[in-house]
Order: sequence, then C-alpha cells, then structure tokens
Amino acid sequence: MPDSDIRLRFSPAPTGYLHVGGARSALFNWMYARHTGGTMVLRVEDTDADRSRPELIDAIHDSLGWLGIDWDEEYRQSDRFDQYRAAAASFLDQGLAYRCDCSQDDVKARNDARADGVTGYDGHCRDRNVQPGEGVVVRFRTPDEGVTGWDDLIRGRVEFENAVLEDFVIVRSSGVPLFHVANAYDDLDMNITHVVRGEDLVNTTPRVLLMRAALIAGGHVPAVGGEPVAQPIYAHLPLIVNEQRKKLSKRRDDVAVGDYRAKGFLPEAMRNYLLTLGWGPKDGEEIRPIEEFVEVFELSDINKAPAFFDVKKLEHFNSEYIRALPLDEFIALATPHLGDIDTELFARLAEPVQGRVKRIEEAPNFLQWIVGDAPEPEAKDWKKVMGKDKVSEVLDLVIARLADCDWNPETLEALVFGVGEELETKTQLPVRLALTGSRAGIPLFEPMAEMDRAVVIGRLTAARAKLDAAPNDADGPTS
RNA sequence: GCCCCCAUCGUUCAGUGGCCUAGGACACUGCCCUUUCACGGCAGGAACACGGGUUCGAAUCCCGUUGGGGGUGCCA
Repeated sequence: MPDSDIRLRFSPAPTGYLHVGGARSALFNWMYARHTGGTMVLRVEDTDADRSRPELIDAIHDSLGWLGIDWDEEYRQSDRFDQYRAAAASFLDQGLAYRCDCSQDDVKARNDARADGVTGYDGHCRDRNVQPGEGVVVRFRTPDEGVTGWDDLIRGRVEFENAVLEDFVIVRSSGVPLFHVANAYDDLDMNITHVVRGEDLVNTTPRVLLMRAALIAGGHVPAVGGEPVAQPIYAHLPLIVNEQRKKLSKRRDDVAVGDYRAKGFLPEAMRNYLLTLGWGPKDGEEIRPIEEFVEVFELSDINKAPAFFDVKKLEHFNSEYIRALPLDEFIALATPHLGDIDTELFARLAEPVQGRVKRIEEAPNFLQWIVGDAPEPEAKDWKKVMGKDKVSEVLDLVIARLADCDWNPETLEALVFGVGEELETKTQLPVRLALTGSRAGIPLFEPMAEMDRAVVIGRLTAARAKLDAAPNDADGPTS
C-alpha cells in the first residue's frame, strides 16, 4: 500500500525498444514515487495501431526490470478506447469539439494560399456542422483568446497563447482516438499527481490541459481517489542529446537499453549513470547505492539544460560497479562471453581481469592470447620494447632456461626476473610482448604457467627471430 | 516562418546576491606506487557565451544580442 496519494506514471509507446531517454524518464518517475512513498504506474501508450508492436511491450518490461525499475499498476491504452471515445463525444456535446472532413491536402493548399505564413489548421470546419462519415475526424476547438499555462517544477512558469493553438485532431477518421486525448483522460482518470516526461512533450501540454478542463467541466470523476485536481504538477525533463547536441534518435544513435545490457554494462551502473544526467546529489558523491539517492531525490533539483550521454563516463561507473562485485558473481556474469576460453581457466585468472574491464564483455580480451595465437604487436610497441639494448640477450637466456625449469608462476617469475638481475635490465616487457602481443595486460606469470611450455618457448623464439631479421633496426619489423 | 525552451571547464553535476582568486567527477597531461597494464595517491591545464542594466556587491536578478535545442502529424 502506498504511503501517500502521490501518483506518477511512465508512459512509453511500444514503437521501439526502450532507449536511454525513455529509461531516464522512467527512472525519474520511479525515483520520485519511491521517494514519496507514492504509486508508480506503467501506462503503455499504444493508441497508434500502425506503429505499435505488442511484442515490444515485453521488451520494455524486460529493460525496465533489468534496471530495477518496478511499477505498482499497469494499463494499456488500447484497452480503453471506449473511454476516450466517450470523452471525445462529451467534447462534441459540450460544443468543444467538431467534426472535420478536410483532407491534409486541403489544409495545406489553403495555407499555401495565405500570405501570413500560418501553417496550422485554419478552423475551416468549425461551423460547418460536418456529419460522421468517411474521412471525417474530430477536432478539439481551442479558445481564441486567453492563455494556457502551468508552473513547471523544472522550468518555472510556461504559458501558451490559446490563439496560437490550432484546432487539433482528437479522433482519427478510423475512429481511433489520438494520444493526447488518451493522455488527458488517463492522467485525470488515474489521478496522476505528477507528470514527469521529456521536454519534447512541452508543447502538447496546453492541449492536454484544455481537454482536462473540459473533462472536469463535463463532470468526469477520477477512478482513483475521487476529487479531481485542476492540474497535475508537471516536470519536463531536459533531453538527452548526442555529440551533435541533437535529441537522441533511434535511427542515428546507439541508444537501446538492451544494447547496453548486451555489451556488458551492469544495470546498477547504467541506472546510477542515468541518474546523474540532469541531476546530482548536493554533496557530489555520484556513485552510491540507489537507496541513498532515493532518499534525497527532488524533481525540482533537476537541471534545465540538455545533457550529453557520455559513454566514457558510463564506462567509468561500470568499472567501479564491476570491481565492487564478489568474484564469483563476476565470473558468473562473464562466463557467457568467454567464447573458446575454458571456464575453469577463466575462473583461475578472473580476479585480475575483474580489476581491469570496463565492460563485462571485454573479459575474454585479457585472456585470448593464452588459448589462441598472440596478436601481432603494434609497430610502435615493438619499436619501444624491442628496440632497447640487451633484448636479444634477454630472450636468448630466458628461452634457454625455460627449456627444463619447473612450470609454475613462482619459478617463471624468478627465472625471468633473475635474467634481468644478471643482465642488469628489465625483462618483463619483452617477454610480455613476445608472449601476449601487447604491452598491457594482467600479471604475466600466472597465465604463462597455464600455457604449454612448447608454446611459450615457440613464441619467444619467434620474437627473437624477428629481431634477427631486422638487426639493430629500431623501427622494427614493419618498417 | 510561428510557438516553446536552454546557455558554468572538452563532458557532467555543484553553485540559488557576498563563503567563488568558481568546487567535485569523467576525459586529458605529468609525477609517485609497480620490472606490464589497471587500481590507488599527488599535481596540472581547462568554464560562468556576449552586451547592457539593478545592487555597496552578480555565475547567481532584469533586458537585449548571439548561439543551441524542442515542437509545429489523422506519431508519441
């Protein structure tokens, strides 16, 4: 049971997978619902039969669930068409709406003929008393004067002149109501007290407010809680933008929550990062348990300016969360990504990997060289490491001693470092590069001991041969 | 075109008239730790878009300019 009468809703349209913008809207709604002990409603806005895909509802549930965002009630607008039609009918009865048989071409042609540059619907059918029929829509008649506005929790007072609001369509010619009628009706009927959504919806707000007033005037009583309030409290979230500062688009940007999940981001990291886009705790501690954020979260503290979705910073959050994982959990999460790497082998070497990955998916990259061929070293790495003095001697000596030494990490480390002491040089880097193909990586000797002696010697010998092929050539083999 | 909105380091959050010679985080650079990398530590560069007001005092309030974004569908 909720501790307060506060009710919020997240209203996705199932026309695509849940993307990061939607996820953040859902998150902010959820944060405030949990902060206030209110009710979180999930309302699927599937009024557009052509674009809605029912199977995507499951995908949205999945993504939300993955992020740990839960809800207390769920509705589908497609179950409620009759109620929206009744609402539209009441507008018609009240003289607040009328039927219109103008085609879109008609409207456009009339606008083109005008000199004043006005582009919206011109009210042509307002008094024509059009009867129901083919190609007939219902339009809401907007007032000719006055203003419609609200006090936005994030943006302050926002007002629109009613005169600039065109008579908009509320019922399609197919008889199916449009989203904003559904929106106005449901927010009232479900007694939503706080509407938290993206800034791209600001301009539909006056329409919704006008219809809400008409609904209340028509005597509609909310199904929940009884008393209708004149207006819910609105909070329009700043958009999440791409590097071009444009609203994130499913087309050009990589934004589906499911994609981030697949790439090895942890839900806690994703949620935590999303929360810092447009909002931040006063004390600056931005990575911490969600409960602590819930406690201090306030809608009115949200920023007005759009925020760029920075994958680099997300990765930082993610590596923090990965490092905080119990080792066995990390192993369990990484195992599906292993490919041809043996799970037992991985389990033995998982700890140093855990400390280095930014995304779970990267785990095998740190071990691939053990089971497969070592990648060709980068030319500049080769030059930097193999161009040094004494490298040939180091490799020769290591190769020779590897032939019949004990085969365990301690012995191998002592052997390689021992050569270094004898020759008064550092030996790890050339051995590492020859073995792994890279200058960077997990500590060397544990994984080295996991390999076959012959393979190790083979790789070192090959590197040594490469040195011979380009003697005293600091530019290395690729020059 | 019309309507609405936004503007602090490269990015993000803090800052709500004096505590700001503007702080934290990410990214970047250098040093330390370490015979690799990463982690960690230290240091560094880096911003109040511009112009006018208001005020004893402005990143914070007002106006304008510039720049950016959103909307302008029988999509949501």
